Amino acid sequence: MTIQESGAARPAGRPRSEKAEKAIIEATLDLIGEGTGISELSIEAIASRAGVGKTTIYRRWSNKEDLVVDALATLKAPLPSLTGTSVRDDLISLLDAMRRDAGETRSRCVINIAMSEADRYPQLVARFLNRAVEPRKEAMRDVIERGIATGELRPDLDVAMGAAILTGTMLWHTKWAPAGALAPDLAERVVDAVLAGMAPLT
Amino acid sequence: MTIQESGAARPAGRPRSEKAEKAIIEATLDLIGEGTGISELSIEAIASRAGVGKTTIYRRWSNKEDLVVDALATLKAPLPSLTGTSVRDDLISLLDAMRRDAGETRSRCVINIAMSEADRYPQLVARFLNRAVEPRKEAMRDVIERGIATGELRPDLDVAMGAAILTGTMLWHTKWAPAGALAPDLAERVVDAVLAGMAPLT
DNA sequence: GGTTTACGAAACGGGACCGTTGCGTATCGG
DNA sequence: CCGATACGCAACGGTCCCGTTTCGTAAACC
Repeated sequence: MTIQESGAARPAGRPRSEKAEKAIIEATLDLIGEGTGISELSIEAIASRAGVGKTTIYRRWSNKEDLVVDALATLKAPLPSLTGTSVRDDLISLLDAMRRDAGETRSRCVINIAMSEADRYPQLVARFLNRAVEPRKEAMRDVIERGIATGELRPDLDVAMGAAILTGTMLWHTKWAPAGALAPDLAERVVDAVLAGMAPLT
Repeated sequence: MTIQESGAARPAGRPRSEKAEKAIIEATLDLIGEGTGISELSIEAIASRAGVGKTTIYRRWSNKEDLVVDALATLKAPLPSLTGTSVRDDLISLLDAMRRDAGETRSRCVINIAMSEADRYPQLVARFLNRAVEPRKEAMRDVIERGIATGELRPDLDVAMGAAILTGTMLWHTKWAPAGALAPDLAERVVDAVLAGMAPLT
Protein backbone atom coordinates (compact mmCIF):
# COMPACT_ATOMS: atom_id res chain seq x y z
CA MET A 1 0.00 0.00 0.00
CA THR A 2 1.95 2.95 -1.20
CA ILE A 3 -1.00 5.25 -1.33
CA GLN A 4 -1.57 6.63 2.10
CA GLU A 5 -2.49 10.19 1.44
CA SER A 6 -4.41 12.33 3.83
CA GLY A 7 -8.02 11.71 2.99
CA ALA A 8 -9.03 12.28 -0.59
CA ALA A 9 -6.21 10.37 -2.35
CA ARG A 10 -5.06 13.23 -4.55
CA PRO A 11 -4.42 11.97 -8.07
CA ALA A 12 -0.93 12.45 -9.44
CA GLY A 13 -0.06 15.17 -11.92
CA ARG A 14 -1.04 18.78 -12.29
CA PRO A 15 -4.33 19.56 -10.59
CA ARG A 16 -7.14 21.12 -12.49
CA SER A 17 -7.26 24.86 -12.42
CA GLU A 18 -10.09 26.24 -10.37
CA LYS A 19 -9.60 29.55 -12.08
CA ALA A 20 -10.32 28.02 -15.47
CA GLU A 21 -13.40 26.34 -14.10
CA LYS A 22 -14.73 29.59 -12.73
CA ALA A 23 -13.95 31.43 -15.93
CA ILE A 24 -15.88 28.85 -17.94
CA ILE A 25 -18.94 29.10 -15.74
CA GLU A 26 -18.74 32.88 -15.68
CA ALA A 27 -18.56 33.00 -19.45
CA THR A 28 -21.50 30.63 -19.74
CA LEU A 29 -23.64 32.73 -17.42
CA ASP A 30 -22.61 35.89 -19.18
CA LEU A 31 -23.71 34.57 -22.54
CA ILE A 32 -27.00 33.27 -21.24
CA GLY A 33 -27.61 36.51 -19.40
CA GLU A 34 -27.03 38.43 -22.59
CA GLY A 35 -29.86 36.57 -24.21
CA THR A 36 -28.08 33.71 -25.93
CA GLY A 37 -30.42 30.76 -26.07
CA ILE A 38 -29.20 27.38 -24.95
CA SER A 39 -29.47 26.02 -28.47
CA GLU A 40 -27.23 28.71 -29.89
CA LEU A 41 -24.83 28.58 -26.99
CA SER A 42 -21.63 27.22 -28.47
CA ILE A 43 -18.75 25.63 -26.65
CA GLU A 44 -16.34 27.55 -28.83
CA ALA A 45 -17.90 30.85 -27.85
CA ILE A 46 -17.71 29.93 -24.18
CA ALA A 47 -14.10 28.83 -24.48
CA SER A 48 -13.18 31.96 -26.35
CA ARG A 49 -14.79 34.28 -23.84
CA ALA A 50 -13.35 32.37 -20.91
CA GLY A 51 -9.87 32.48 -22.45
CA VAL A 52 -9.69 28.73 -22.29
CA GLY A 53 -9.14 25.85 -24.67
CA LYS A 54 -12.08 23.74 -25.71
CA THR A 55 -10.23 20.77 -24.26
CA THR A 56 -10.48 22.22 -20.79
CA ILE A 57 -14.23 22.38 -21.11
CA TYR A 58 -14.72 18.92 -22.55
CA ARG A 59 -12.46 17.48 -19.86
CA ARG A 60 -15.01 18.55 -17.24
CA TRP A 61 -18.39 18.37 -18.93
CA SER A 62 -19.30 15.82 -21.53
CA ASN A 63 -22.02 17.93 -23.09
CA LYS A 64 -23.43 21.41 -23.18
CA GLU A 65 -26.44 20.63 -21.09
CA ASP A 66 -24.36 19.41 -18.15
CA LEU A 67 -22.32 22.57 -18.27
CA VAL A 68 -25.40 24.75 -18.29
CA VAL A 69 -26.86 22.85 -15.36
CA ASP A 70 -23.69 23.32 -13.33
CA ALA A 71 -23.44 26.95 -14.29
CA LEU A 72 -26.99 27.71 -13.31
CA ALA A 73 -26.53 25.79 -10.08
CA THR A 74 -23.92 28.31 -8.94
CA LEU A 75 -26.56 31.01 -9.06
CA LYS A 76 -27.53 31.10 -5.46
CA ALA A 77 -30.90 32.59 -4.75
CA PRO A 78 -30.54 34.92 -1.78
CA LEU A 79 -34.08 35.55 -0.77
CA PRO A 80 -34.65 39.00 0.60
CA SER A 81 -34.94 38.84 4.34
CA LEU A 82 -38.46 39.67 5.30
CA THR A 83 -39.04 42.09 8.12
CA GLY A 84 -42.35 40.52 8.93
CA THR A 85 -43.69 43.79 10.25
CA SER A 86 -46.53 43.90 7.75
CA VAL A 87 -47.69 41.79 4.86
CA ARG A 88 -47.59 44.81 2.61
CA ASP A 89 -43.94 45.45 3.42
CA ASP A 90 -43.00 41.83 2.89
CA LEU A 91 -44.73 41.67 -0.46
CA ILE A 92 -42.97 44.85 -1.53
CA SER A 93 -39.65 43.33 -0.48
CA LEU A 94 -40.28 40.22 -2.54
CA LEU A 95 -41.38 42.14 -5.61
CA ASP A 96 -38.64 44.70 -5.32
CA ALA A 97 -36.11 41.88 -5.32
CA MET A 98 -37.56 40.87 -8.68
CA ARG A 99 -37.18 44.40 -9.95
CA ARG A 100 -33.57 44.63 -8.85
CA ASP A 101 -32.78 41.23 -10.34
CA ALA A 102 -34.22 42.29 -13.66
CA GLY A 103 -31.33 44.70 -14.09
CA GLU A 104 -28.51 42.28 -13.44
CA THR A 105 -27.08 40.12 -16.17
CA ARG A 106 -26.66 37.19 -13.82
CA SER A 107 -30.20 37.16 -12.62
CA ARG A 108 -31.50 37.57 -16.11
CA CYS A 109 -30.29 34.05 -16.76
CA VAL A 110 -33.16 32.65 -14.78
CA ILE A 111 -35.81 34.55 -16.58
CA ASN A 112 -34.28 34.13 -20.00
CA ILE A 113 -34.00 30.39 -19.68
CA ALA A 114 -37.39 29.93 -18.12
CA MET A 115 -39.08 32.06 -20.72
CA SER A 116 -37.60 30.88 -23.94
CA GLU A 117 -36.28 27.40 -23.45
CA ALA A 118 -39.06 25.84 -21.43
CA ASP A 119 -40.39 23.94 -24.42
CA ARG A 120 -37.10 22.57 -25.68
CA TYR A 121 -35.27 21.68 -22.50
CA PRO A 122 -38.11 20.83 -20.15
CA GLN A 123 -36.11 18.72 -17.71
CA LEU A 124 -33.28 21.22 -17.44
CA VAL A 125 -35.71 24.05 -16.88
CA ALA A 126 -37.73 22.04 -14.40
CA ARG A 127 -34.68 21.06 -12.37
CA PHE A 128 -33.62 24.65 -12.31
CA LEU A 129 -37.00 26.16 -11.54
CA ASN A 130 -37.17 24.01 -8.44
CA ARG A 131 -33.98 25.57 -7.23
CA ALA A 132 -34.53 29.18 -8.21
CA VAL A 133 -38.19 30.04 -8.34
CA GLU A 134 -39.73 27.50 -6.01
CA PRO A 135 -38.24 29.06 -2.85
CA ARG A 136 -39.49 32.45 -3.91
CA LYS A 137 -42.90 31.13 -4.73
CA GLU A 138 -42.98 29.46 -1.35
CA ALA A 139 -41.91 32.61 0.44
CA MET A 140 -44.66 34.55 -1.22
CA ARG A 141 -47.19 31.89 -0.40
CA ASP A 142 -46.15 32.01 3.24
CA VAL A 143 -46.52 35.76 3.37
CA ILE A 144 -49.95 35.62 1.78
CA GLU A 145 -51.12 32.86 4.11
CA ARG A 146 -49.86 34.82 7.07
CA GLY A 147 -51.75 37.85 5.80
CA ILE A 148 -54.94 35.86 5.61
CA ALA A 149 -54.39 34.59 9.13
CA THR A 150 -53.74 38.03 10.57
CA GLY A 151 -56.62 39.61 8.72
CA GLU A 152 -54.38 41.79 6.59
CA LEU A 153 -55.70 40.00 3.51
CA ARG A 154 -59.22 38.94 2.68
CA PRO A 155 -60.12 35.58 4.19
CA ASP A 156 -61.51 34.12 0.96
CA LEU A 157 -58.38 34.94 -1.07
CA ASP A 158 -57.05 32.24 -3.39
CA VAL A 159 -53.40 32.05 -2.38
CA ALA A 160 -52.12 30.72 -5.70
CA MET A 161 -54.08 33.31 -7.61
CA GLY A 162 -52.78 36.09 -5.43
CA ALA A 163 -49.21 34.99 -5.98
CA ALA A 164 -49.84 34.72 -9.72
CA ILE A 165 -51.23 38.22 -9.88
CA LEU A 166 -48.29 39.75 -8.06
CA THR A 167 -45.51 37.89 -9.83
CA GLY A 168 -47.23 38.05 -13.20
CA THR A 169 -47.60 41.79 -12.96
CA MET A 170 -43.96 42.27 -12.01
CA LEU A 171 -42.87 39.93 -14.75
CA TRP A 172 -44.90 41.82 -17.29
CA HIS A 173 -43.19 45.04 -16.26
CA THR A 174 -39.69 43.60 -16.30
CA LYS A 175 -40.19 42.32 -19.82
CA TRP A 176 -42.14 45.08 -21.44
CA ALA A 177 -41.68 48.12 -19.36
CA PRO A 178 -41.55 51.21 -21.58
CA ALA A 179 -37.91 52.03 -22.28
CA GLY A 180 -36.90 49.18 -20.01
CA ALA A 181 -36.61 51.54 -17.07
CA LEU A 182 -38.09 50.06 -13.97
CA ALA A 183 -39.11 52.80 -11.59
CA PRO A 184 -37.73 52.28 -8.10
CA ASP A 185 -41.19 52.50 -6.58
CA LEU A 186 -42.67 49.97 -8.98
CA ALA A 187 -42.97 47.18 -6.43
CA GLU A 188 -44.76 49.46 -4.03
CA ARG A 189 -47.21 50.64 -6.67
CA VAL A 190 -47.93 47.12 -7.83
CA VAL A 191 -48.57 45.83 -4.33
CA ASP A 192 -50.84 48.70 -3.45
CA ALA A 193 -52.78 48.40 -6.69
CA VAL A 194 -53.23 44.67 -6.29
CA LEU A 195 -54.18 44.95 -2.65
CA ALA A 196 -56.79 47.59 -3.38
CA GLY A 197 -58.22 45.81 -6.39
CA MET A 198 -59.87 47.45 -9.35
CA ALA A 199 -63.42 47.44 -8.10
CA PRO A 200 -64.66 50.48 -6.24
CA LEU A 201 -65.38 50.25 -2.55
CA THR A 202 -68.89 48.92 -2.36
CA MET B 1 -45.91 50.99 -77.97
CA THR B 2 -46.56 47.30 -77.81
CA ILE B 3 -47.28 47.17 -74.13
CA GLN B 4 -50.87 48.15 -73.60
CA GLU B 5 -52.13 45.61 -71.14
CA SER B 6 -55.19 46.09 -69.05
CA GLY B 7 -54.13 47.85 -65.90
CA ALA B 8 -51.27 46.25 -64.00
CA ALA B 9 -48.96 45.54 -66.96
CA ARG B 10 -48.58 41.84 -66.27
CA PRO B 11 -44.95 40.83 -66.77
CA ALA B 12 -44.26 38.18 -69.36
CA GLY B 13 -43.46 34.62 -68.49
CA ARG B 14 -44.79 32.19 -65.92
CA PRO B 15 -46.41 33.96 -62.98
CA ARG B 16 -45.27 33.27 -59.47
CA SER B 17 -47.12 30.55 -57.67
CA GLU B 18 -49.34 31.83 -54.91
CA LYS B 19 -49.50 28.33 -53.53
CA ALA B 20 -45.75 28.26 -53.02
CA GLU B 21 -45.89 31.63 -51.34
CA LYS B 22 -48.53 30.48 -48.93
CA ALA B 23 -46.71 27.26 -48.20
CA ILE B 24 -43.54 29.18 -47.35
CA ILE B 25 -45.33 31.47 -44.95
CA GLU B 26 -47.22 28.60 -43.39
CA ALA B 27 -44.01 26.69 -42.85
CA THR B 28 -42.38 29.73 -41.31
CA LEU B 29 -45.22 30.29 -38.89
CA ASP B 30 -45.31 26.61 -38.02
CA LEU B 31 -41.65 26.58 -37.09
CA ILE B 32 -41.88 29.75 -35.04
CA GLY B 33 -45.00 28.48 -33.33
CA GLU B 34 -43.20 25.31 -32.40
CA GLY B 35 -40.66 27.31 -30.51
CA THR B 36 -37.91 27.79 -33.08
CA GLY B 37 -36.19 31.06 -32.36
CA ILE B 38 -35.63 33.49 -35.19
CA SER B 39 -31.89 33.02 -34.98
CA GLU B 40 -32.13 29.28 -35.44
CA LEU B 41 -34.80 29.55 -38.09
CA SER B 42 -33.10 28.37 -41.27
CA ILE B 43 -34.17 28.98 -44.82
CA GLU B 44 -33.38 25.39 -45.67
CA ALA B 45 -35.71 24.11 -42.95
CA ILE B 46 -38.48 26.38 -44.18
CA ALA B 47 -37.98 25.34 -47.79
CA SER B 48 -37.93 21.70 -46.82
CA ARG B 49 -41.11 21.91 -44.78
CA ALA B 50 -42.86 23.97 -47.43
CA GLY B 51 -41.86 21.51 -50.15
CA VAL B 52 -40.20 24.29 -52.06
CA GLY B 53 -36.79 25.06 -53.45
CA LYS B 54 -34.63 27.59 -51.69
CA THR B 55 -34.59 29.57 -54.92
CA THR B 56 -38.28 30.21 -54.63
CA ILE B 57 -37.79 31.75 -51.22
CA TYR B 58 -34.80 33.91 -52.15
CA ARG B 59 -36.65 35.13 -55.22
CA ARG B 60 -39.25 36.76 -52.98
CA TRP B 61 -37.40 37.74 -49.82
CA SER B 62 -33.83 38.89 -49.74
CA ASN B 63 -33.27 37.90 -46.14
CA LYS B 64 -34.75 35.94 -43.30
CA GLU B 65 -35.94 38.95 -41.39
CA ASP B 66 -38.09 40.22 -44.27
CA LEU B 67 -39.68 36.81 -44.59
CA VAL B 68 -40.47 36.69 -40.89
CA VAL B 69 -41.98 40.15 -41.00
CA ASP B 70 -44.24 39.21 -43.90
CA ALA B 71 -45.18 35.93 -42.28
CA LEU B 72 -46.10 37.54 -39.00
CA ALA B 73 -48.02 40.22 -40.86
CA THR B 74 -50.45 37.61 -42.14
CA LEU B 75 -51.45 36.84 -38.59
CA LYS B 76 -54.53 38.91 -38.36
CA ALA B 77 -55.56 39.85 -34.89
CA PRO B 78 -59.29 39.33 -34.63
CA LEU B 79 -60.15 41.10 -31.44
CA PRO B 80 -63.00 39.49 -29.59
CA SER B 81 -66.11 41.50 -30.08
CA LEU B 82 -67.03 43.10 -26.82
CA THR B 83 -70.62 42.94 -25.70
CA GLY B 84 -70.25 46.09 -23.70
CA THR B 85 -72.89 44.98 -21.27
CA SER B 86 -70.55 45.14 -18.30
CA VAL B 87 -66.91 45.90 -17.77
CA ARG B 88 -66.47 42.58 -16.03
CA ASP B 89 -67.80 40.69 -19.04
CA ASP B 90 -65.63 42.63 -21.47
CA LEU B 91 -62.50 42.03 -19.43
CA ILE B 92 -63.30 38.34 -19.27
CA SER B 93 -63.75 38.30 -23.04
CA LEU B 94 -60.37 39.92 -23.58
CA LEU B 95 -58.56 37.62 -21.18
CA ASP B 96 -60.31 34.52 -22.41
CA ALA B 97 -59.14 35.34 -25.90
CA MET B 98 -55.61 35.24 -24.52
CA ARG B 99 -56.29 31.86 -22.96
CA ARG B 100 -57.66 30.40 -26.18
CA ASP B 101 -54.77 31.82 -28.19
CA ALA B 102 -52.27 30.22 -25.86
CA GLY B 103 -53.32 26.82 -27.13
CA GLU B 104 -52.93 27.48 -30.83
CA THR B 105 -49.62 27.09 -32.60
CA ARG B 106 -50.27 30.11 -34.77
CA SER B 107 -51.00 32.46 -31.93
CA ARG B 108 -48.05 31.18 -29.98
CA CYS B 109 -45.87 32.86 -32.57
CA VAL B 110 -46.66 36.22 -31.11
CA ILE B 111 -45.81 35.31 -27.59
CA ASN B 112 -42.76 33.27 -28.50
CA ILE B 113 -41.24 36.04 -30.55
CA ALA B 114 -42.08 38.77 -28.12
CA MET B 115 -40.71 36.84 -25.19
CA SER B 116 -37.45 35.50 -26.46
CA GLU B 117 -36.31 37.66 -29.32
CA ALA B 118 -37.07 41.10 -27.99
CA ASP B 119 -33.43 41.77 -27.20
CA ARG B 120 -31.95 40.60 -30.47
CA TYR B 121 -34.44 41.81 -33.03
CA PRO B 122 -35.79 44.92 -31.39
CA GLN B 123 -37.06 46.62 -34.54
CA LEU B 124 -38.75 43.52 -35.86
CA VAL B 125 -40.41 42.88 -32.53
CA ALA B 126 -41.39 46.51 -32.17
CA ARG B 127 -42.92 46.67 -35.62
CA PHE B 128 -44.84 43.53 -34.88
CA LEU B 129 -45.95 44.46 -31.39
CA ASN B 130 -47.56 47.55 -32.80
CA ARG B 131 -49.67 45.38 -35.04
CA ALA B 132 -50.53 42.54 -32.71
CA VAL B 133 -50.54 43.65 -29.12
CA GLU B 134 -51.16 47.36 -29.38
CA PRO B 135 -54.78 46.94 -30.52
CA ARG B 136 -55.43 44.59 -27.66
CA LYS B 137 -53.77 46.86 -25.17
CA GLU B 138 -55.85 49.71 -26.49
CA ALA B 139 -59.06 47.69 -26.28
CA MET B 140 -58.34 46.86 -22.69
CA ARG B 141 -57.51 50.45 -21.88
CA ASP B 142 -60.81 51.54 -23.39
CA VAL B 143 -62.73 49.04 -21.34
CA ILE B 144 -61.00 50.10 -18.15
CA GLU B 145 -61.54 53.77 -18.86
CA ARG B 146 -65.19 53.11 -19.57
CA GLY B 147 -65.41 51.23 -16.28
CA ILE B 148 -63.98 54.18 -14.43
CA ALA B 149 -66.45 56.48 -16.13
CA THR B 150 -69.47 54.33 -15.34
CA GLY B 151 -68.37 53.74 -11.78
CA GLU B 152 -67.81 50.03 -12.29
CA LEU B 153 -64.15 50.56 -11.44
CA ARG B 154 -62.59 52.69 -8.75
CA PRO B 155 -62.17 56.31 -9.83
CA ASP B 156 -58.53 56.53 -8.71
CA LEU B 157 -57.45 53.46 -10.67
CA ASP B 158 -54.22 53.67 -12.67
CA VAL B 159 -55.32 52.48 -16.09
CA ALA B 160 -51.92 51.27 -17.22
CA MET B 161 -51.36 49.45 -13.96
CA GLY B 162 -54.74 47.78 -14.18
CA ALA B 163 -54.03 46.56 -17.69
CA ALA B 164 -50.61 45.33 -16.59
CA ILE B 165 -52.09 43.37 -13.72
CA LEU B 166 -54.66 41.65 -15.88
CA THR B 167 -52.46 40.82 -18.84
CA GLY B 168 -49.47 39.97 -16.67
CA THR B 169 -51.50 37.52 -14.63
CA MET B 170 -52.87 35.81 -17.73
CA LEU B 171 -49.43 35.72 -19.27
CA TRP B 172 -48.00 34.13 -16.16
CA HIS B 173 -50.62 31.41 -16.33
CA THR B 174 -50.18 30.72 -20.01
CA LYS B 175 -46.46 30.27 -19.56
CA TRP B 176 -46.25 28.43 -16.28
CA ALA B 177 -49.61 26.96 -15.62
CA PRO B 178 -49.19 23.59 -13.92
CA ALA B 179 -49.29 20.90 -16.60
CA GLY B 180 -49.94 23.55 -19.19
CA ALA B 181 -53.66 23.02 -18.88
CA LEU B 182 -55.51 26.28 -18.81
CA ALA B 183 -58.84 25.89 -17.07
CA PRO B 184 -61.74 27.21 -19.13
CA ASP B 185 -62.85 29.46 -16.31
CA LEU B 186 -59.40 30.95 -15.79
CA ALA B 187 -60.21 34.32 -17.29
CA GLU B 188 -63.26 34.67 -15.10
CA ARG B 189 -61.35 33.79 -11.96
CA VAL B 190 -58.53 36.18 -12.78
CA VAL B 191 -60.88 39.07 -13.47
CA ASP B 192 -62.86 38.50 -10.30
CA ALA B 193 -59.74 38.17 -8.17
CA VAL B 194 -58.20 41.31 -9.60
CA LEU B 195 -61.40 43.28 -9.33
CA ALA B 196 -61.84 42.30 -5.70
CA GLY B 197 -58.24 42.90 -4.75
CA MET B 198 -56.35 41.14 -2.01
CA ALA B 199 -57.10 43.48 0.83
CA PRO B 200 -60.10 42.76 3.00
CA LEU B 201 -63.12 45.04 2.85
CA THR B 202 -62.32 47.80 5.25
C1' DG C 1 -43.86 27.29 -81.85
C1' DG C 2 -41.00 30.49 -79.52
C1' DT C 3 -39.94 33.49 -75.73
C1' DT C 4 -39.90 34.46 -71.09
C1' DT C 5 -40.13 33.67 -66.43
C1' DA C 6 -40.92 30.46 -62.29
C1' DC C 7 -40.42 26.05 -60.55
C1' DG C 8 -37.95 22.06 -57.70
C1' DA C 9 -33.67 19.82 -57.25
C1' DA C 10 -28.94 19.54 -56.88
C1' DA C 11 -24.43 21.21 -56.39
C1' DC C 12 -21.21 24.80 -55.39
C1' DG C 13 -17.54 27.35 -52.17
C1' DG C 14 -17.62 29.39 -47.69
C1' DG C 15 -18.37 29.77 -42.77
C1' DA C 16 -19.55 28.29 -37.94
C1' DC C 17 -19.33 24.57 -34.60
C1' DC C 18 -18.99 20.07 -33.54
C1' DG C 19 -16.12 16.59 -30.68
C1' DT C 20 -11.39 14.73 -31.05
C1' DT C 21 -6.41 14.63 -31.36
C1' DG C 22 -1.64 16.07 -31.17
C1' DC C 23 1.65 19.56 -29.64
C1' DG C 24 4.66 22.09 -26.62
C1' DT C 25 4.44 23.99 -22.05
C1' DA C 26 3.20 24.35 -17.08
C1' DT C 27 2.58 22.33 -12.55
C1' DC C 28 1.96 18.93 -9.36
C1' DG C 29 3.98 14.48 -6.39
C1' DG C 30 7.85 11.52 -5.51
C1' DC D 1 14.96 15.12 -12.22
C1' DC D 2 10.89 12.23 -13.66
C1' DG D 3 6.45 10.67 -14.57
C1' DA D 4 1.81 12.17 -14.67
C1' DT D 5 -1.70 15.25 -15.60
C1' DA D 6 -3.72 19.86 -17.08
C1' DC D 7 -3.06 23.74 -19.74
C1' DG D 8 -3.79 26.75 -24.24
C1' DC D 9 -3.56 26.31 -29.02
C1' DA D 10 -4.13 24.65 -33.59
C1' DA D 11 -5.67 21.38 -36.66
C1' DC D 12 -8.55 17.57 -38.09
C1' DG D 13 -12.89 15.45 -40.59
C1' DG D 14 -17.78 15.99 -40.22
C1' DT D 15 -22.33 18.42 -40.17
C1' DC D 16 -25.37 22.17 -40.90
C1' DC D 17 -26.59 26.22 -43.06
C1' DC D 18 -25.46 30.10 -45.93
C1' DG D 19 -26.47 32.57 -50.54
C1' DT D 20 -25.62 31.51 -55.44
C1' DT D 21 -25.63 29.03 -59.69
C1' DT D 22 -26.95 25.52 -62.95
C1' DC D 23 -30.15 22.32 -64.82
C1' DG D 24 -34.27 20.36 -66.84
C1' DT D 25 -39.13 21.17 -66.62
C1' DA D 26 -43.61 23.85 -66.26
C1' DA D 27 -46.68 27.59 -67.30
C1' DA D 28 -47.86 31.89 -68.96
C1' DC D 29 -47.60 35.26 -73.12
C1' DC D 30 -46.89 36.46 -78.30
